[in-house]
Amino acid sequence: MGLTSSQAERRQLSAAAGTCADCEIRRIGICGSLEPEELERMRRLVREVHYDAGQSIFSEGEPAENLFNVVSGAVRLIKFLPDGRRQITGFLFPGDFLGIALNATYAYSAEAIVGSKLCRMARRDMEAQMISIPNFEHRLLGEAAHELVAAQDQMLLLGRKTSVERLASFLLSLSQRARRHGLPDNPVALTMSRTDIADFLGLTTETVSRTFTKLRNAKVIALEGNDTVRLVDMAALSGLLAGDDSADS
Amino acid sequence: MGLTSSQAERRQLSAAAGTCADCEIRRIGICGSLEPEELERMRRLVREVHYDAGQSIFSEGEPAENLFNVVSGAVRLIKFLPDGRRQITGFLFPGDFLGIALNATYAYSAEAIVGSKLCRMARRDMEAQMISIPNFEHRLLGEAAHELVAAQDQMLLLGRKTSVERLASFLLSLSQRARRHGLPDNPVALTMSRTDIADFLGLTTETVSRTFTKLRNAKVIALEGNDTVRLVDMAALSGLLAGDDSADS
DNA sequence: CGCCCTTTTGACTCCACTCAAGCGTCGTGG
DNA sequence: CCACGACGCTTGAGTGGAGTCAAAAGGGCG
Repeated sequence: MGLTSSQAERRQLSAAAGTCADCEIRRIGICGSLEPEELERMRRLVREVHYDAGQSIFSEGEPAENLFNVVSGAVRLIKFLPDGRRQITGFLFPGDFLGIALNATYAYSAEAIVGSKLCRMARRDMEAQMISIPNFEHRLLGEAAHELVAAQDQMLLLGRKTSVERLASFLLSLSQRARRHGLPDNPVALTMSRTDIADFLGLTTETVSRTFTKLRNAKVIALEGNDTVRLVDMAALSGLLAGDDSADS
Repeated sequence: MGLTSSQAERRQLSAAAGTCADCEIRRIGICGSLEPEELERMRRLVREVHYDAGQSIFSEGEPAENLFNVVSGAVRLIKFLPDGRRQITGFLFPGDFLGIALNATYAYSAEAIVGSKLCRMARRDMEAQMISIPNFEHRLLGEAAHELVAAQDQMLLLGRKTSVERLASFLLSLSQRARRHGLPDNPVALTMSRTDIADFLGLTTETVSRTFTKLRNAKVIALEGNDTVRLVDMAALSGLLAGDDSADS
C-alpha cells in the first residue's frame, strides 16, 4: 500500500487515534523505538479507547484479540480464585504495555482503576507489523524481560517478606517508578485503594491499614490524605526492605 | 573467518559442544526453531559445561555474560534476602532456557540441584546472532511470555493460596510438565529437597512435610520414597487447587 | 554397622486474618 | 448550607494457620 497521505487524510486518521507522533507517552512507551514511517503505518492500526473507573478491559480466559498501551489513568491486572480470592499481579501506568503474553487467551483480567485512556490494536495486525518492524519485537522482548524481573521481585515479596517489608517495598517502588517517569517522587500518589494494595501485597485491607499506621507512628512516612504518602525517613524505609537487593529495576 | 569446515574441524567442534543437530533436547529446546545452517553457526558459539549438585552457576548481581540451555539435570533460580531468607522463583529442567532477562546483571542466582549439563553461550555472541536470525528472537519472546504467565500463577499461589493448595498446585504442575516432556506423569519424581520446595512455595520445610503427610493421610497421594509421589486421587487433588483457573500453561 | 543429613513429628508461639464496630470523607439531596 | 447516607479507611478483640524451636525417625553412603 504505497500511498502519500494528504492533509485531509491526516486529519481523519488523527481523529481515530490522536497523532502518534505527538502522543503524550510516546517517549516512554513502546512506540518510542519506531521510525516516523513505521509510526505512520502503526497509527492506522490503533484506536484510542476510554474506560471508566472500575470498568473491565478484558477478563482472564477470553480470546486475546487486542493489545493495549496505557495512555492515561491506571490499570490493575488481576488473577482470581473461584471463591473470590484476588491477587493483583501488577499495576500499569501511562506508557506501560498491556498484553505481552502471546497466548490464545488472556492469562489474567485487566480493569481500569480510575478513568483511563488506552491505545488499542488488534493482535493480528500487530503480529503482521512485527514481521516488518523487527525492532519492535526486540523492544517487546526487552519489555518482557523487565516484567519478568519485576515478577521475580514480587515472588520474593509474597513468599518471604513481612507485612512491613511488603508495604515499604511497595511505597519505594511506586516512588521510583514516578521518578523514572519524570514525576514527583516524594509525596507518593496512591492511585489505588487499600483493598487493591492488599491484593497486590498478599495481605488483607486491615493489615495494610495497620501497617500504614505502624509506619506513620514510627515517623517513617506521613499520610497526607488517604492517597498521598510522604516518605519522611528514606533511610529507615530502605532499611525496612530487609535490605533487599533492591535497585528495583 | 570465512571457512569451510573439514572433517577434522568438525570433530574438534563436536568435542566442544557435542553436536547440536542431534542434541537430546533440541526438539523441546529453543534451538528447535533453527535451520541447519543456523544451527551450525550457533554450534561454534556454545560450549557444554557441567555443574555438580549444589554448585552455583551464577549469582544475582554478577554481570550477565552468559546464557544457558539446560541439557540434563535440574536447576533452581533463587532470590535471597540479606538475612538468608530464600525465595526460589523457578525450577529448570532439560530444554529450559536460562538467562532471558537481558539486563546488565543477573537478577537472580542459579544453582544446579543435581549434577547437570548446560549448554553455555556468551551473551555478546548471542545478541549478534539474534540480529541475523530473527526467528530466534521471536522464539525467545514466546519463551518469555510463557514464563511471565507462570510467574503470575506463582504470584497467585504465594499471595493467596493455603499450604495444601500450594502443594497440590505444585505436584500437579510437576506432573504436567513431565507429561509435556514425554516423561511418565504419574509417579511424579521430585528432583528437589523439601527445603527447595518450601522456598519455592513460600513455606517452611516443616510445613511442607506436614502438608505431604496431610495429603497422604487423606489418600490423595502416596509417598514412594522421599522423592517419588504417586498421585492417587487426581480428582481430589484438582479440587484442592481451590479450583484454580489452572490449565497450568 | 554406624554416622550424617534429610525428613518427620511434636509442642508452643506469633503474625496476620477474621469478625465487628467506629470514624472520616465525599457526594447528594433537601 | 447543612443533614444524611454510602463507602472506604481505621481500630479493636479474639482466632488460627503457619512459623519456630526441638527432638526423634528414617535413609543413604562410606
